[in-house]
Parts: sequence; structure tokens; C-alpha cells
Amino acid sequence: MNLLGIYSRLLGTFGPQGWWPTKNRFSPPEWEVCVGAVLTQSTNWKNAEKALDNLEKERVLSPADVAGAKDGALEEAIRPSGFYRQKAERLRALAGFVMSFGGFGGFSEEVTRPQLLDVKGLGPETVDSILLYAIGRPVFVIDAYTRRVFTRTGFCADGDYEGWRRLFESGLPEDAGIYREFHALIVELAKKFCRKEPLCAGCPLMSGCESAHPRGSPAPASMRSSPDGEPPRQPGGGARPART
DNA sequence: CGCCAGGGCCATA
DNA sequence: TATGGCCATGGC
Repeated sequence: MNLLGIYSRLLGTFGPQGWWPTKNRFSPPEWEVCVGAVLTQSTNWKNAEKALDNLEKERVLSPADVAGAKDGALEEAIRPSGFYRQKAERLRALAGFVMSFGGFGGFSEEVTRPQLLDVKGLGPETVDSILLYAIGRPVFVIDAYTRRVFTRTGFCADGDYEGWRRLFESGLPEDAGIYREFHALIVELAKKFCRKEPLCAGCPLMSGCESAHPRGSPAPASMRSSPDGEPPRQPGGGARPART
């Protein structure tokens, strides 16, 4: 089963996800995606959304609003998302960076991935989420869910962030719409079935999954070698390598 | 209740 | 290059 096969199987199971979940309340609306990408770093989306609600209440709706927020106001608004001092700093850095392009329009047309990666507090996943979901560039987002799902199935065993990203981008049409939908479907699969403690019963990827256990009980601890629950695996064995 | 979320930075070895 | 500590809150 190739990547497109997995994609269509997930799409058939879960249907279109319609990510990113924005509510058209920021200016521009795409700015909410950028803010959300920072707020959800290692944080439940529910908590990130509380912070977004607070920003709406406080009318901190644009990059300029973030840059001009009074001392401590930003921190208080985003407190529910956790790590709030760090995240306030990261949002200020991102807002200033966007404004250095003369606003979101210039930013979205001209910014490059390496430039975004140079912004302090923005790592590869946050940057790629912004590029894909806010700007519409065809960049595949790799997150912890993606690694877990595709390691467990045996599709890919290792590799750094760029290796994983190349694997997906080289195995799919260069299409931001497909990248968005696929990543969202992977998250849905990871939440419903491929959780930390896997619930394999009914999983749409069970047939062909290397670590599937048919009767639905969680795999025995002896099958899980890493803290993230991946099965033990031989170097170079079985799965497709991340790099060519 | 304790665990842990849609990461990333930094200090250390 | 690769671990480990750190950041912090609220859902479950």
C-alpha cells in the first residue's frame, strides 16, 4: 500500500476534515492559523482554542495588535495554552516578522521556509503548519502523530524531520489540498485508533500494519520498545527507508 | 487523580 | 549528533 492508497483509505473512513479549524475572526483570517500553530505547540488544541477565544475578546486580532499589546496583556490572554511566557515571546517575534514584510499579504507572497525557520521559537512543524495551512504552500507537515502512525505500520522506520518530509512530498502529488487533508486525516487516525495505547479494533489501516493486533486489546508492553509505543525493528529491515 | 497534549530551545557530553 | 531539562495549563 502506497501513500495515496493510505490517504484514500483514511479519506473513505473519516471523510474530509476541513482543517485548519478557523472561525474567521482574526485579520486577516489566516493570521489565526499562524497564532494557533504557535499556541498548540505541545498543547491540546482545546487549550489553544481557549487562548484564541481570549485574544478575540481582547481584540488582539492582527500582527500589529500583537506587537502593540500592552505589557502582560498578551501573556494573560494566552495563559490557558500553557508555556504562556515563551509563547507570548514567540508570537511577538512572529508578528514582527510578518510586519517586516509590510503586512500579511507581503509576508505570504515573499516569505521563504528558511526565513521562517530563523524566527526564534518557530521549529519545522510550526513553520510548515504556517506555510501549508495559512499560506497554502505545498509543504507536508510532519508531527508526532505522523511519526507514530507510519512507524507502527512499518511504512517508515527512522529519519530526521527533513527525511520524513521528503518521503511524503516525493510520494504524493505536489498539492497543498492533498497535504492538508492527509495530515488532518493522520491526526484523526492517531486520536481515534493509533493512540499512545493503540486501539486497533476497527482501525482502517489494520490490514497491512506491521504492529496491528487483531482482537483490539492494546498490544502487550513487550511489543513496545520506545516510550512512544513503536514496535521493535531491525535496522534496514522491512520498511521503506526515509531517504533514497 | 496523574498523565500528557498537533514543539522548540538550550546546556551538556 | 543526541539526549535531557525546561517551559505551564487544563482536559480527561
